[in-house]
Order: sequence, then C-alpha cells, then structure tokens
Amino acid sequence: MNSPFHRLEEFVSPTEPEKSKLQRHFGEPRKIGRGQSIRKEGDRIDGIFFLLEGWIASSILLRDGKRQIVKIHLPGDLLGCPSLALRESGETLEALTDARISPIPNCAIGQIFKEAPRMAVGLFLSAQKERVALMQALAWVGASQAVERLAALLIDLHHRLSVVDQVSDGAFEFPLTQFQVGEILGLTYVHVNRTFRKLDELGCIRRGKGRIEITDQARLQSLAASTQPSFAGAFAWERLGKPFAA
Amino acid sequence: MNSPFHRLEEFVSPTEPEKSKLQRHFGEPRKIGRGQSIRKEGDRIDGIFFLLEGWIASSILLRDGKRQIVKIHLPGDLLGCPSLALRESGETLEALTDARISPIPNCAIGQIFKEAPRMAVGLFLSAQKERVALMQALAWVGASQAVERLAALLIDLHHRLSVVDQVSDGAFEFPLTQFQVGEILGLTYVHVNRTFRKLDELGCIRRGKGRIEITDQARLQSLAASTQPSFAGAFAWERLGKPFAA
DNA sequence: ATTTCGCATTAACATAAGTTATCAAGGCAG
DNA sequence: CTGCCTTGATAACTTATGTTAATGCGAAAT
Repeated sequence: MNSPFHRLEEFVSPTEPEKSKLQRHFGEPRKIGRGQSIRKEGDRIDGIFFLLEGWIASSILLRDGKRQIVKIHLPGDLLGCPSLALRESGETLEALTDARISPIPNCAIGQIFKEAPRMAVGLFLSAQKERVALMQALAWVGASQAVERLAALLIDLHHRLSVVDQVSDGAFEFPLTQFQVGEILGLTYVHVNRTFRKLDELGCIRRGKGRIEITDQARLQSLAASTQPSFAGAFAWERLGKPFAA
Repeated sequence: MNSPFHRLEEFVSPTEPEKSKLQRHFGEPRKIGRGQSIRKEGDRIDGIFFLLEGWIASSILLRDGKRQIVKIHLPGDLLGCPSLALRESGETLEALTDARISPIPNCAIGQIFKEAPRMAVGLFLSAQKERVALMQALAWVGASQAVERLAALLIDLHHRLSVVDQVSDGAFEFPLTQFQVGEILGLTYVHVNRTFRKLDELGCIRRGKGRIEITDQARLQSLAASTQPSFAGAFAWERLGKPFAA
C-alpha cells in the first residue's frame, strides 16, 4: 500500500533529512478501539494526531443534541488541526473502526515551521485542501437532494480509499452504520436506508456485510451532486515560486 | 476602526519589519462593483486577495445549477486561499457590495514562508480558523432547522462585523437579498422570508432598508443552532512553543 | 440453545421546506 | 411622470424528508 504519509507528501516532496525531522516528532502509536473517542468538544488541546490506520469521525454537537459529522478521516490524515485555532477543542474525534494514531505535540508544529519550512508549506496547503473538502460537503448538504449527496459521498470515499489501496474491484470495507451516514449527510437513518435502496435498485452499487461495491461508477457519478475537484499536487509548490531551494 | 489587518494579527503579532515585509507583497488596491465576480470556478489561480472593504461571497456551483455560498468574506479576510490546493479555482468570488481588494501573487506566499516564518504560522492558524467556520456552517445546514440556522448566521455576522467596527447599537448594514441568504443557509428565498418574519415576530430582530437590528440578543442566541467557538488568539502561538524568538 | 443487542428494513403518517404564482414597494432610466 | 426591474411579502399547494413504530436478522454473550 502507499505510504501512510501520502498526505504530507502530496504538495511538497520531503527530502530524507526533512522526513526524519518530521517523523521524530511523531509520538508512540496508540491503539483506539471502535467507538472510543480520542478527544471531545471542550477538551484541552495538547496536540494533533496522525492517523496510521482506521477510520475516525470528526463531529460537532449542536444545542438540540443532534450531531453533524464534518469529516471522515482515513489513514494518512492529520486529526485535530482545526482546533489549533481554538481555546479548546471544537470537534469530537471518534473511532469508527479500531484505529492506530500517533500523537504529535503542539510544540512539534512550531518546530516544523522552524526546522522544515518546506514541510510547513505542505501543512499549509494541506489545510487549504481540507477547506475545499468542507466547502464541497457544505454544498452537498445545503444544495442537493439525498440521492445526490449519498452518491457524492460514496464516490469521495471510493476515491480516497483507493489512494490508500483499500479498494479492490470497485469494492471496499464500509464500516459506517446508516445512522452515521445520516450524520454525515444531514439525513435521518430511515431516509438513508431509502436512498441506499434506490441506488441499489438503480444498479449503481451493491451492499453486503459491511462492504460496498460500486457496480456502475459512471451512473453514480452522473447522479452525484458534484465532481471531484482536481488537486494541484506538486504544481502548487511551483506556483508558490518554489521558495526553498533544496 | 480596527486595522483591516486584524485577521493577520489575530494569532501572531507581527513586528514592524515583518509588517512591512508582508505589506510589500500587497498589490495595488482594485475596486470591484457590486455583483461583479473576482474569480470564477475553473479560472486560473494567479494568487489570492486581501479584502480591504466590502462583502464578498465565496460560492460553489452544483451540477443542477444550484449554488451554495460557503463563506461571506468581510474586510480583513484573505480571499481565494482554498484554491491554492487546486489546479484551478474551486470557488466563485463575487462582490455582494462595492468592494476593494488588494491582489497578492502566488509567489508572495512562498516568500512569506521564507522571509517571515512567524507570519506563516499566522497564515496556517488562520486557515485552521476558517476550517472551524466551515465546520460550524456545515453543522448548521446539516443538523438544524431554518430558524436556528438564520439565528446563527445573524449572530455570526453581528460578531464579525463588530470586530471591524461596523455595528452600532446592535444594528448593521445588511446588503444580502433573501435569495442570497437562502444560498448561504440552504433554503429557498420564500422560506427565508418566512423565517425572517418569525424572528421579527418573536421580537429578536428588526429589519428595514438594508439594515438589521438585533433587538434581543439573548433570545436570538437561545434560538441559534450553536454558540460561537472561542478562538485562541495569541494563546495559540504560545501553545506552539513560540518557535521564533522575536 | 437461548437470549440479547445492534443494525437494517419497511410501512404509515406528519411536517418542514420547496414550488409556483401574485402583488406591492422602491429605485432608477428615460 | 411613466414604465421597468429588483426585491420583499404572502398565499395555496406539493413534496422530500422526518417521525414513530414494528419486524427481522446475524453476531456476540451466557
């Protein structure tokens, strides 16, 4: 499988010394059981986490007790970054599957900006990429219907999972309950069920035993609310004028 | 009024030389008329913009022709950053009022990371703050009802406008049409109208001639989907270990 | 084997929000 | 002054989605 560091190398390819400088800050990996939470809203911010393995949901609780999942994190993602701007955590991080994370203390981030400025550019661009993802999610939820949202979600997950080699033959593990899918898409689990069935009947997907298979990708794409934006990769770095020589 | 640079000084207070290094990159201010667009989805990315004056909407167009406004930019905001991660612009930037912007070329961003690393930390944290704002918006749209969404929007704008001294006596200019409010909240303009009326009848707000007055803030807060998160300000910098001495 | 539990499924019914349509008020061009 | 055009307001009607509730099924627990 691709290195779990793909997200850190997407925009700026690190040199060997940079790589080791970076990884020196990674704490001892920690196992998290499915359903456990890593951090809750209101918790103190001790740092961020690098997700080595498993799925993690980032969610926000509203006054009326409803919860919105704002991001499904997959291996290679950094967890908890947005809360760096806050006094206390603004999101709950909960494991959707058993997971392994490596903690990165706050001060390490400062040091990365100091010791490995190229990597800092990478972190910056990565944050911008996450903004794009959130903008898309907001557009799905705010301006499209259930089928279009679900289709877009499945395509997005399919795409992101294929980057970490967890798709084979268009099929992948799908550990989310329909209730959780509802929390992502802003729908009730009952309606998620109806919508899954519709995609099923249209022949776009097949479901079974915690897996999903995309049987008609073209069809699914045509239903989806929007198409995947295309990310700049190394081109972003060039555009910024390759500020650091090495 | 507060400096329009408040957003750049929120997390890291720049020294005088840093300030001038920063502002050297700001291009000649440009006027944009209401309704004009600065950049459209698919456009080439030549840089970002600093908003000196006016309101700008960042929006995404969906397949079915509906549009989701993902951010209302106010003076002091940086425009167009998310698209730095993309090959071409992923958002449309359109002036909601007459506005003034200062263009910042791509290469300037690289240079800021090189010449003024403390400012780079500021940009990074600012991006995280924007993520938090998007997460909140997503939660409003995905998991709350019309009244709660509108209340949350009004409180948010009230709060952000007061930072730039554009609120007096709880009242502020409100240049958005109800149609545009609908594009922010994921509602139709008809329903936005109903919802405004409801807030009006509850005595929370008063409307007239492109202005809004918040007459019962406590009440409005209690209706809103969520409360304002509290941002870390200079504390964020300390938490990162104050990586740069000066 | 039996019980329990979490989750998917489905149906009947309720409602928040969407759609379509009309009218009024104000700004603005001629 | 007149006529257009944008925006706000409101009404009647439709619909996508929410609510409540019941059933079934497989996995884990005892």
